[in-house]
Amino acid sequence: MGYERELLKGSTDSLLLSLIENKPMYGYQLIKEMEHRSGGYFHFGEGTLYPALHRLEKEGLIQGKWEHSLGGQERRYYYLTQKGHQVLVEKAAEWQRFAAAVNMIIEPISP
Amino acid sequence: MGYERELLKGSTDSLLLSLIENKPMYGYQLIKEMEHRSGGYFHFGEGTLYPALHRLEKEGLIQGKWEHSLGGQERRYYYLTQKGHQVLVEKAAEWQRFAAAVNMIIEPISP
DNA sequence: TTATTATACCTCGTAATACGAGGTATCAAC
DNA sequence: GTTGATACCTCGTATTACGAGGTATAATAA
Repeated sequence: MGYERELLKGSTDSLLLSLIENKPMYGYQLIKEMEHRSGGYFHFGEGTLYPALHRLEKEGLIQGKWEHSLGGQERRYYYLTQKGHQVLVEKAAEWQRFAAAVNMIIEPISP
Repeated sequence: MGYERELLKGSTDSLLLSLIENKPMYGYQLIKEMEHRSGGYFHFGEGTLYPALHRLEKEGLIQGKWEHSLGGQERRYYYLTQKGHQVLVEKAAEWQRFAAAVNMIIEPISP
């Protein structure tokens, strides 16, 4: 498949920020949650996810904290920052404009 | 801005194929038409458009023909091929699935 | 006449990024 | 004690949008 590989570009950040805003999560959890919330459509590879999280943290949109799980491995939980919230609002609005513009062209209302 | 630069990746082909299916067009015309049909949202740079057209032609989705305009410069008109039509149908469907999946995450119906 | 603007095509280099492949470590189940 | 799930990470490759640069024609303005 890989059908949506290029489509995904530009939406990854919005998707991750949205999930994290809803609830602070760690990487592995984000992959599962992304899959679940999209009805199985999205499956983020780890090679996509982790670099993306590091990028978002570097930009100050999320903040990671190592936390212990009961008798388990350490997990890095990510929290949305205030800046991250602002950027998400902008990105979500931009997504809506973009999607509307695409729909104007690929499925015009009046032929 | 350049806000939708990365968003555009993966949609360019669908957008171009859609316009060409509607009516065979030449490059410069596609830029203007894209802008018009999207309510001014999209503005394809020539560095984006021409390589994309060459790519689509190489893949056999469109076919270009040099045609004379009255007392003007030669224009390369692009026509959608049968294969191009098939691919467009698939890509348009994929776009709908993708957009639906994104919306499930960035604007969930039941919070 | 000359300069500018619009049309019309093209190429090259850069930047961004999704992803596969590879690597490490823990813990439960079989 | 080996497999599978969890949980993290990095590197190289491929793709592609775009700016900047280049060429040429025709109409309009100075």
